[in-house]
Amino acid sequence: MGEKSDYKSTMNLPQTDFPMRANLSQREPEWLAFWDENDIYAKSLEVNEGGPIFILHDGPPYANGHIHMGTAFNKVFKDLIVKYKTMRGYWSPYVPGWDCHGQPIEHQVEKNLGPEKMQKITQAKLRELCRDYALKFVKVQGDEFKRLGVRGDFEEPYLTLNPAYEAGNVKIFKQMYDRGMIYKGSKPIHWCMRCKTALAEAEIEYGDETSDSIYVKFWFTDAPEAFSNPQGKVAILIWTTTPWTLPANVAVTLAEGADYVGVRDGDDIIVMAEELVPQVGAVAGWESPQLVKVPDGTPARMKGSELSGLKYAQPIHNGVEGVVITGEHVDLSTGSGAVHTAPGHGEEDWLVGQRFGLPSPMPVDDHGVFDQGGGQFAGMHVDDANPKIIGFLRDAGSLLAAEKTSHSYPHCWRCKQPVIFRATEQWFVSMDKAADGVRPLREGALDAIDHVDWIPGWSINRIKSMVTDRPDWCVSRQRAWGVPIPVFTCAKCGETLATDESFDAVIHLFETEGADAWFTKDPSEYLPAGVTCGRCGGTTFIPEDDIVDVWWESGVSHTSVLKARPELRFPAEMYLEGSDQHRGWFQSGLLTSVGAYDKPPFESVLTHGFIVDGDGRKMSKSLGNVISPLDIVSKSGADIIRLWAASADYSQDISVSDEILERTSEAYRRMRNTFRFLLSNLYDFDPDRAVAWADMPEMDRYATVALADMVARSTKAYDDWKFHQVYRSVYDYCVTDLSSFYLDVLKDRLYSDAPDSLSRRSAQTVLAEILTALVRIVAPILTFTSEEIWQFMPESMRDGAMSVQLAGWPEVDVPAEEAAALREAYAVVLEVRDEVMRALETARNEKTIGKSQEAKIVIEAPTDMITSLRDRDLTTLADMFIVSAVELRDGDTLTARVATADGEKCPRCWNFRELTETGVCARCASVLEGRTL
RNA sequence: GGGCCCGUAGCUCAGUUGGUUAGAGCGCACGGCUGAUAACCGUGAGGUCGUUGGUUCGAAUCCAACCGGGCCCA
Repeated sequence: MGEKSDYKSTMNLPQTDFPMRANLSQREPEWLAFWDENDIYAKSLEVNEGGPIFILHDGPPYANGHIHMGTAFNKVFKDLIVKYKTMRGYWSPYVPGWDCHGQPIEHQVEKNLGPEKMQKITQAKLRELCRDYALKFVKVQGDEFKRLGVRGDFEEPYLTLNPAYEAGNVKIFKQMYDRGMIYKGSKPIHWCMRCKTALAEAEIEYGDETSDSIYVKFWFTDAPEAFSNPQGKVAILIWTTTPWTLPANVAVTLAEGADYVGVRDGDDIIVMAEELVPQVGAVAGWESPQLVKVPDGTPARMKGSELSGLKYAQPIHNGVEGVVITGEHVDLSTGSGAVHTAPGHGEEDWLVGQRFGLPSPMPVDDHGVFDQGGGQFAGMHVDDANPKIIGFLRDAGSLLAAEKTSHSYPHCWRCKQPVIFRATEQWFVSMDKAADGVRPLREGALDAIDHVDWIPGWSINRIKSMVTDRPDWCVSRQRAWGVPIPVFTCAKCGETLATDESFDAVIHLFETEGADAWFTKDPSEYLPAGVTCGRCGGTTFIPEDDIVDVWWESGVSHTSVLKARPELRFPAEMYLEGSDQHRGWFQSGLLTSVGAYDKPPFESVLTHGFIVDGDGRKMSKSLGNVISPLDIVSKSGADIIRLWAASADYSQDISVSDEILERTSEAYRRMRNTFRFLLSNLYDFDPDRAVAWADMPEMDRYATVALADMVARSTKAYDDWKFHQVYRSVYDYCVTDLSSFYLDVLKDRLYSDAPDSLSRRSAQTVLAEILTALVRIVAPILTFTSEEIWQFMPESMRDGAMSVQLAGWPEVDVPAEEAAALREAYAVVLEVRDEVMRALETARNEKTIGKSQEAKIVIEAPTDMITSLRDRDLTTLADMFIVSAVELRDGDTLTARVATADGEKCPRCWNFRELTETGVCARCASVLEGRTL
């Protein structure tokens, strides 16, 4: 305990209780409680009352299961933007929402119940269970989002199952119905004949099934010229594994560009794709297929497009004709290259049928039994009809070949039986038809797209091509858990009842009692008295069984939320979701908004990529590469997730891996330590004693310029939605500008100069400015840590803000001309400094010196450099290089030479100086003297 | 199979209208300090810019094909 420790006590060493180790997972909940107790969300609005408005409208996640990296990233991202906008002075409310209806919840509830209870349950009871299930996960996810630091109205989120929300669906339906955009049509869906129910894609299990595989000749009624055959008949050959769909056949689809040839079969000619002749020949038992030839001996060929429009005799129904068409879905690897097309029994068939305006006969009832449309097979179950139809074709001479084939086929998840595709009545939103004087939806939507800011820019291509190409929107679903299609059918004549007064009655019903009432009340209880059927005058009405597509439901949030809540408004400034939502919510919001109001619901749409693992692969249980945000929170803390989210370029896929998170944590610690250093050197700083710009040493002015530059860079990056550049800018600033240069150099002044000296106060003035600016810049990202820093800051530096979230945005003003000169001069100084560092390193390796203060540097440099250096005095240069002395000489190239320092090591400040008789250097002597006075 | 997008050091990112030996920070290796200390400072080694062709005096940058990956369709 000699002199050494005595001197130590005379120095201004850093002091702070701000912990070096963050211990985020334990401490973050304390800040959550702090924000909660002080209602910071409400205050974040109050503080900007009357200011500009920025509404980021939350897209509702599905209320099922826990959050994952994708939802965590999305919510953190939104929170970051809302908090930034708030700090910039915007009124920026955030109302989180949840998508509560739909098949996955219903499916899960049904599985939990089991088949027996499911049999007995009423629809009303089932809906109640679904509601409980959804609400449970709203709570779970809400807590998880809050734990990530997300700020918003979690007390009153919007839920698609709220009565007022449900009524919004009807408002839009009414509007679009009135404008002639909604119609009733039919479309094939998966149907289980045993359960007598429609099935969603997620309720289908694929498994191998053995089916009949038959090649059938469809006889042309007007033969193609290249294959004209006076001796016999001409047929187009089709292949199918579902003979029972032949009664519903209306067309044969060919590949437009493929070559079709005629094969002689006895007196007849069979037309098929040229490249499939060998395969078909093998099945049909042709030893060497004889092709129809042209005079020069080559096979006669016709393109699919040339055969298009020809007619053939429908194979089952006498006297009916089918037509040849072309489509992209024709597969030339199996079959005959000619696809039997029954729009009532297949999705692709239906789509191509729509395009060619074909009818969609569907002669099969709920039980899978043919009705009159099945012709001679009427009354027969489709399974029984299969062999009969094959026999019929054989007898008619139309069957070329029949065998059995095993292939992957869809099955019902409940009864495990094979399902069929079957067209049923559905409700559609028309993309291209509307009432007189109303702009068709596709046209209006495409126009609206051009008036929205899509970020990143390429995403406009994506949404545009999707809206351009999409078919009509089928909005009905055959499920229980959702909002009903709000129309009625006349019990007497089957006419649809959908009038303004019926819609208004439903809107009122939903608003007051919720959509559940649809299933428990009789229409006579809520429809206005005197409503009659427009066609037959009937007075009894049956409510529609189907519910609306959940995409419709979430889509109408612009009405049920933006228009309905007083703190929000329509349109929103921004929608922000993953790139899958071009097909989902962005589009359903756009279509329902343009359909009802001729306006998009958003001014800008920001899209981010998907979360993938370190190798760029999607996360999946089977790959075993899933990382849970909840694990990161409990291991490292939410601020690590937030920093990771900010550091990635979201315009492409975003990787997470242990290594990436480890790097992120290191960066976090680095920034945290920078803040700790700033705080610890301001323990005795009084802002009233701050030093004015003109009185500051030059280096402090330069440091202020560097701060101003960082603030400008970061602010621009925020405004450009480039958060990874904010991260970069802040991080590089902490490491390069501060830690390795300014702060390192400042230590001598801060620790050794007199506490209240101008030089020390000047340094502290800059440190305080850095601290108060930097903490605000990182606040939207490191929401917990910035709050912790804020609370450790002396009251006098907090500008009266109880939370950093309410502290506004930093402004650092520097005189432009002087700043430019300083940037230029310090570019040279720093370049020389690099050279000095290399020289010091060499000396260190030679054991000439240890710490840099033991060295004296002789710098040789070309004229322009040396001039710039000479504008600073030598002790300032020595300070900046952290050496004891600097000498400058003119030379050709930049070199730095190291010599051992003159003088002795001052026992107080450890610099090498001439020591005074007090045993310390002159500076320290005067400081010590000052202290005793 | 189609539409949109991505592929620069182990990691995260820069690379302006094509123009000298492709940059930064982290990590790593080595060293210093011991008054930011489970910190801090310094030096250094890492890249056939996914591959292959092409355009050009010149390509990470423009074009084509291919490979790998993602989202959405089929």
